[in-house]
Amino acid sequence: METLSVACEACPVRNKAICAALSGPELSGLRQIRRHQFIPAGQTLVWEGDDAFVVASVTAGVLKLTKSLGDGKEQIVGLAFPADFVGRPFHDKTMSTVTALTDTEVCVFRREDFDNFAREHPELEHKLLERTLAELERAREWMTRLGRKTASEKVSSFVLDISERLSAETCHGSTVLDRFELPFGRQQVADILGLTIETVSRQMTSLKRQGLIGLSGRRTIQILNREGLAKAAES
Amino acid sequence: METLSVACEACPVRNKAICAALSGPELSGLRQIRRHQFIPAGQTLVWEGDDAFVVASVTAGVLKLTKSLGDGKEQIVGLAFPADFVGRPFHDKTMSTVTALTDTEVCVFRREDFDNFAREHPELEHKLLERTLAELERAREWMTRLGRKTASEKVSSFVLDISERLSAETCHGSTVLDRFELPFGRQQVADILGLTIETVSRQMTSLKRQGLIGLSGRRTIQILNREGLAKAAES
DNA sequence: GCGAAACATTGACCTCAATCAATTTTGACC
DNA sequence: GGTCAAAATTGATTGAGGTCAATGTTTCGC
Repeated sequence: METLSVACEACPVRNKAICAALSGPELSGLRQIRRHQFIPAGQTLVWEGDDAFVVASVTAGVLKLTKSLGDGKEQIVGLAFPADFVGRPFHDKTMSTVTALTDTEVCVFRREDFDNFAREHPELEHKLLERTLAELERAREWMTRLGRKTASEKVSSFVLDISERLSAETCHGSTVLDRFELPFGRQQVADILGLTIETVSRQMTSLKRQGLIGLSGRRTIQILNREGLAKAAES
Repeated sequence: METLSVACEACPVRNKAICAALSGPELSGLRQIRRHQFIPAGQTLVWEGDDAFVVASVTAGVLKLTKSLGDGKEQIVGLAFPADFVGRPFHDKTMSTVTALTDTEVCVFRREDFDNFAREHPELEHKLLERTLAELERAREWMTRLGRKTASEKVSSFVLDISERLSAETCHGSTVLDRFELPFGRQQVADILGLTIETVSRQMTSLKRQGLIGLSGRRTIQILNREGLAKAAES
């Protein structure tokens, strides 16, 4: 629970996160209720079902949002990259667990403080609304993937999707990276796609054999034929 | 495209929809840009991929939000009941098709008009934000169902879920109905759960044989053992 | 570098749900 | 009530992906 003291002005997501809605005096109001915090990989920020004490804005790293079923199985229901917002304001229960996949830095707020502040700053709420609408859209896209795609289609579309999100993150402008490192292992890919680790592995190998992707090490993927991969992701 | 002229004051969802945030003069401002519209069952309000010209608040009936895959298959990614909001404000593309399942009445706004009005009425945006956050939560719940549940678990949890939403709709307060009529046929249940129509049918029959539910006619379901059904929905 | 543990891949087999193919039921209309 | 088309059910079979088990690879601590 190390608290860092980074100035908002120097924040890597200053212009993308919801706080971009604020300037000058308003920003320092927000700063007074936030706590900049480092979360090491693997550590959990909030637990499913707990009272929702905090919300947060991600400034570095990647987190996963999960829901667990009765048995041991879990489903990843969302990923949070830098500038994304996690937690549910204006509501007292957290319905998913938030865990750092990589070493992560977040701007944490007591939920109550955040709620009060947000109610007084419509511009902030507006940013949050836009972000939430976008996230809802993404969740629905994800639903079609889970509901109607084959294992091979799931893995193909996942590789494309994650390449885009990682590229956006690393701020290479609109350039989409063709070679990147996954911020998670096979089991987590499986939990994202609603598959088993073995099936993910088999499909990855299959895409590699088809010459669509290259694999090196555990977590590095190279897209060799983006168009072909897009085709594999749809039909 | 029949335009009805119902006063907001008499609106059945006056106190639940986003317009509950407004009163008096503000409400009449909103009324000037809305169009109350009847949509017969089966008709589509907006098409996936189209420019998003309209957003709407549902006042009666049920709509589905769908996404279609490359082949004929479609996935239902959301349902909209009275007081729910459909469409994506502040964004110029609609990413899912909205279709009436039953005869429906909606309060339609030109998206641009709505956007402008909302920006000037933080209370309205706040209501919309809360609603969107709730919908996101629901979508994520739905994702776990799609990703990690067996056919039998899917159907059981679906029956429970829909009984709750229909009960809320019919305004029996907190009473959850044990006998209700589905607003859709088997194919649509299949599209919600990411299954085939045959599998849905078999699972329904199975739940009936286990004495958990009763079926009469095509669309009427009676929950005979809610607790047992909840158990079937989880393990 | 070496060894161990965690992670990933591969193979053999099995199961659940999809597919293909008839019936049967339902409800709308005459 | 009888007729018909649409919808739902039921049955037989297939196949994609899960499960179980063994092997291979990477990474990390020493």
